[in-house]
Amino acid sequence: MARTQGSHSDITGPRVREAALRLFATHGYAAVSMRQIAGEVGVQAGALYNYTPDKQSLLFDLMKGHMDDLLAARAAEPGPDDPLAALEGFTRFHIRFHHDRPDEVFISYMELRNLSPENFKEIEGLRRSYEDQLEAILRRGVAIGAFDVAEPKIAAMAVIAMLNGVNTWFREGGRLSLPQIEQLHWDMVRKAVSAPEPPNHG
Amino acid sequence: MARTQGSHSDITGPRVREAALRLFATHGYAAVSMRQIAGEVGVQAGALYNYTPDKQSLLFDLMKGHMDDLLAARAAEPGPDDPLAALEGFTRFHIRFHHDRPDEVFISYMELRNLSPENFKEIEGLRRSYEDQLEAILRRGVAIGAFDVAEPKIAAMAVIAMLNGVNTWFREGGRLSLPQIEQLHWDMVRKAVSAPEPPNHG
DNA sequence: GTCTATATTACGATAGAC
DNA sequence: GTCTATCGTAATATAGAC
Repeated sequence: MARTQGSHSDITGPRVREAALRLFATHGYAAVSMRQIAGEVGVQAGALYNYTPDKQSLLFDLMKGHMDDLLAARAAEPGPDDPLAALEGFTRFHIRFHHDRPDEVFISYMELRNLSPENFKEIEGLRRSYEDQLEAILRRGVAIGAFDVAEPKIAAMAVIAMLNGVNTWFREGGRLSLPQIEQLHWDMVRKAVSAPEPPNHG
Repeated sequence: MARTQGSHSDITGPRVREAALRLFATHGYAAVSMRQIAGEVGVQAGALYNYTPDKQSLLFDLMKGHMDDLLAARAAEPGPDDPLAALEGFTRFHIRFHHDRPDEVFISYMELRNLSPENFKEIEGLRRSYEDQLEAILRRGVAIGAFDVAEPKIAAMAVIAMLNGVNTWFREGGRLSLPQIEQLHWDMVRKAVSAPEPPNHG
């Protein structure tokens, strides 16, 4: 039953992270004060330091958690041998995963410059390893002649940039549903990297 | 010859804007103080208020100037009747124009949330009118059967997102030159929106 | 684990001398 | 047009009571 008065570490900790996530995403890391975060949680500012050594760690932990989630979810996806099927899987996974966590996605690319140099290096490494997975798919497709891509690294960054765009404007309840957006983007990605069909000799 | 001592309005004003631009782009609007800007210019903080009523106006003026430059430069470009040529022109213009002013581009999409509501509305309107130009090109191409695009508005946002990606990673002196990047992106854009070639009947 | 209180520093903006 | 000085406020972080 009831715990010792004022002992809430098991629920306050997550609430601090949630409040920081939402406030950082809305106003930006630099514009949010520890007092604001504390106010959202319902404690005084000093109490936050039971859960984080400082504001910087709060930001880093959110971004690190997001990147870890991304790579773990990606690793749990099926990885078809066929490069075209693999590219479709990557495209649809990327759109869905990022759509499901707009705040985490937003701070993870908007607040990179507010990370300390060491923290930046770590996040950047994780982001890079995600990009490399797409590049590898493209290289496999080029190798078997399914894709026509002169520079797989450039194409990987271009595809990810295009897919990231969805998060900046898509809102539930609009004219098009997320599955429709997903299909439209897969059509564009597929065409952008595919080799032309061999001409019909009819 | 020499002007009155301390009278530098004709050079200090632009220097304030330049310092603010670079500092906002590097550290973010919220993380930059008026004292920092003044330090870069070589004056005391109070002197800045001879050139801007407040910090917010400094940000807005930079973004407004950038959007005006963008639309003016775009208006000065040739506008071919052929949709494919028009799309190529837009693609190459976009990459070059944005490459030439990385700081302006960076703050113009990173600092949108730090604009006051009225200022945001104005900048958003200008950005929208730029996007509309690409959408119009796509619609014309669809009308004559040159493009296969189910949703021109979605495609326009996707293309711009892809092209904007270049600014986040391209640095002079790397393995590929900007003209090469431009060509690679034009190849992808063209393929992503183009109707398939009619089959050869040989 | 949370509180109150505070140390220390910095912020945006203004006033008035020169 | 720029300076020094300052007003009023708020920042991060810590100390010590409970």
